[in-house]
Amino acid sequence: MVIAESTSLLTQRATMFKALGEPTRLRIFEFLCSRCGEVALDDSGNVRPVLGPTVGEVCCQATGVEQAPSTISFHLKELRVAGLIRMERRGKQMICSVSPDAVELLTSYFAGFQAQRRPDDCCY
Amino acid sequence: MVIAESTSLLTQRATMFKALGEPTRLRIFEFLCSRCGEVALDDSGNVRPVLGPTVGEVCCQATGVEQAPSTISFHLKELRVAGLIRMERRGKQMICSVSPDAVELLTSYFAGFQAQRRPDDCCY
DNA sequence: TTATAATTTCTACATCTGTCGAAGTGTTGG
DNA sequence: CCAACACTTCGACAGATGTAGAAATTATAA
Repeated sequence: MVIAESTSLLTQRATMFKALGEPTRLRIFEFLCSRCGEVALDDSGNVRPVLGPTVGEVCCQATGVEQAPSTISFHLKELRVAGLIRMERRGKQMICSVSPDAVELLTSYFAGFQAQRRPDDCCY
Repeated sequence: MVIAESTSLLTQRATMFKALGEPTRLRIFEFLCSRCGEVALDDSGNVRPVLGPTVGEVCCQATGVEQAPSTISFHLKELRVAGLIRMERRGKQMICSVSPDAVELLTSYFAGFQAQRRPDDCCY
């Protein structure tokens, strides 16, 4: 059913925007984006992609204000449920990274509106 | 001061996302985007840009569920304060339209992340 | 196994948000 | 002027949200 499908897609987008609509979460998201694609030299001197930050690192670095680990965990879950980030266990820690699919979805979402509007001003 | 500036920019973005993070408001925003750039023939048969929808039209068409005018007014204000839409009085009515600047800002925001990530998967 | 570390879940609570009806504001027409 | 119209603001309220500390979970190390 088309209506149901488009409704759920709208809900999905709303969930994403809602997740990004909280300053702490947006800071976390941007922090993860900035850490995405970094490289470093491994023991053999070869270039390797840097592993994403752990929850603890997000906790320390991404939030200007000190916030409790449980609070950061709450926000990370919101971002995860919204499909904006991924998390993967690495021993005792959890590694965080942005979801490329989500970034691509949002990019094309706004690019679509960008394309359909008139070059000059809008509507009047 | 760079920190203060970037903080306020982050807050500005968060406000935008927060505004879009509510299903009714997102529906309104997408409705206004879809009505942006429409043209019609005027009395002389010339092509003219269509005026944006009025608040009443948004109320009737953009929301699947019936919602009180005061509720729609509340949501329109949120979108307006976030800088996502504009409103202009036209006699008794208010004409709504999306803000091209906002759409452009958000487009380039995500396109920036898109550009900086690696073509393959992210972080591991 | 026990202890420790990293993170999550639970619980509680103050604050924020979405909603509507009623009252108020600005505009046009008679 | 007054009445009708389109919309906004106000007041109230149920429900959602962000927060932190305590308890639980998961994984390594001793």
